[in-house]
Amino acid sequence: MRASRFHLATLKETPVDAEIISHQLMLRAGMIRRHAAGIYSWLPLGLRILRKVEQIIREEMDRAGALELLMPSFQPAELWQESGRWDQFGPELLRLRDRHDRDACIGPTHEEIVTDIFRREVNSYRQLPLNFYQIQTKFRDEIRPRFGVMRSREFIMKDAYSFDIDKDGMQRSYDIMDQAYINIFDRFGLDYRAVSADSGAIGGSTSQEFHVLADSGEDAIAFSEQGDFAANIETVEALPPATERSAASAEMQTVDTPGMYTIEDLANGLGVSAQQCMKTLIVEAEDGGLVALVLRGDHELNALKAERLDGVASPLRLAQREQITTTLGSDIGSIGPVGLNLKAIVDHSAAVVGDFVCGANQDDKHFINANWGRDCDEPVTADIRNVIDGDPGPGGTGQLKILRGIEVGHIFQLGQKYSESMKAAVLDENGKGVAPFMGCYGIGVTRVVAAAIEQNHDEQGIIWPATLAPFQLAICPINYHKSEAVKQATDDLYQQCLARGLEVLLDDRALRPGVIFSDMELIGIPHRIVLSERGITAQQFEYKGRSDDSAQELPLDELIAFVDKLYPDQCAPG
RNA sequence: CGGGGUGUAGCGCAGCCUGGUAGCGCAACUGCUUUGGGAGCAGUGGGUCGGGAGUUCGAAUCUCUCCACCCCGACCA
Repeated sequence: MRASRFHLATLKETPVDAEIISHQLMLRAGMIRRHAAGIYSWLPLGLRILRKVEQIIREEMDRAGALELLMPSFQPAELWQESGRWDQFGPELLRLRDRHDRDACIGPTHEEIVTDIFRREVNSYRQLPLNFYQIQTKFRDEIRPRFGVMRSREFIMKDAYSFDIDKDGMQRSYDIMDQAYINIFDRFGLDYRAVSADSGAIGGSTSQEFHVLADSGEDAIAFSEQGDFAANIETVEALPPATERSAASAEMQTVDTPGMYTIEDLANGLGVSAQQCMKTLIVEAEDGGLVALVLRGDHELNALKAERLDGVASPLRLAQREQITTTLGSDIGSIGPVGLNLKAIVDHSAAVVGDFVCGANQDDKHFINANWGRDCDEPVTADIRNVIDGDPGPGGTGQLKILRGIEVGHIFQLGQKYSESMKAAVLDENGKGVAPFMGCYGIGVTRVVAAAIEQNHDEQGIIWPATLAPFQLAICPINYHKSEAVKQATDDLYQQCLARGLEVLLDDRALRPGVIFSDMELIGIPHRIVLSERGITAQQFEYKGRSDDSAQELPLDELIAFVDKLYPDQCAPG
């Protein structure tokens, strides 16, 4: 590709509303453009990368025996009513009506459609196992789309659905997909982890997420430093502390704490540690009332654990501020378990703190030296917090380490949830109708692109892993339009690259070298060759890998051999 | 949906408080010079100042009202 004929749309300045680095670089490199909240076009450069991701996925899915098909975005409501999800799904499901007033939605996922296909097409256990997949546009009307393509409303997903006659078969299909995912993520060249996870709204039991590790990731993953345990933090049990509660050493006192509303304010204001403070969160109860959840100040609430507790509304909802002030008589920021007129559930580790600081249920006042059992009832305890760095691993052995990740893949065992509700049965060997066991397997294709950048960039721009790069090699002539020698050498190299099937970008724009270099670095092409009058005279060319510290000068007559070595598989002689 | 904020040229911004009909840098276009790390000079084009209403002789500026977008608020690929 000649740069002069390509739409290189790089931006020198960073658009202000791009928050994270991948979003900024995607805009600056001219990969994507935004039309509305969470709605993006992929420009030619971005699309090349997207296609690389898709192609790797496609090859590995095919290799794993899955069959590609294509399902519609527009989906009739009837199918969703059959599965029961028309009512279950929240406003994330974009619903609409056609001109005949028929209800429909834009598909956020395709269990209903694929199950409908299956029940029409497949009748016998002999046709199983079966795995259908597609790479297709999804729409989820997110409350708050952000981070560009990382969390957009319209996005591309690879979704696969397996069908088996029994549980063992489902497990086998799941294991095959697990391996296929490992192959896929290996080929992306990204640092990732497979972790066990909660299965969320899709339903089902066993489930595993694939996370690309990046500090900016929205998810926290807990690893065991010994052994191979890895799980999304939301699923990891926080073991009750082995230590006894520390004894009370002083009488409880009320102190004035004007303007101190957060644990941080309180800890700084009173000169105590966050561990010594109680964080009291008020959430909605199942019966419409309120429940208090009490945590140690340095811990965070785990919503999944909390919403499973008896009496707590599921999904978890924090109480409205108004309801708190009218029910409790004090504002958020001054609530505490002592003298609280509500059912309270206390985290195990909060229950062993003695002489703690907590809200006095009176605006701008807190208690110090409060103690469980003395100043209030013995606590009802439960595990309601997220684990933190250094917590004991599962079974109490080893320590947990927390890393941040971007969820780019998720595999589930669905069981018979959809096959039963939608009456998709096949005949087994006894001629009896059986609802097949399903699995579903997703990869956020567009998100993979953003995650790859999030993990691989520097001050100059993107550093693509070789398998995802939009071009494999950049040829940067200096004075292409002025020097006949440079033009000759460049065109010759370009033709040789094309003959080898290399994806090469020849920057033949009449620009100054600095501009060319900056652009090539910004868009992240892995290899760069510079040809100049000076070099040709000295019978040399210059090479620099995208993440190399400096360039090297090499003999010009070895140029083609050198290029062949960059991508040996593609350029093998013969 | 709640809280906070922002809308002025493709991008980044100033002007607004103290009304007088729009400016800077980058980008784009033309010409000349320049050519190994985002060049210089000269010139050109581009904005109903988010929309609407109001106040006023006069509104980017003041008021009201819509709209869009961004950030924070536990949600997924």
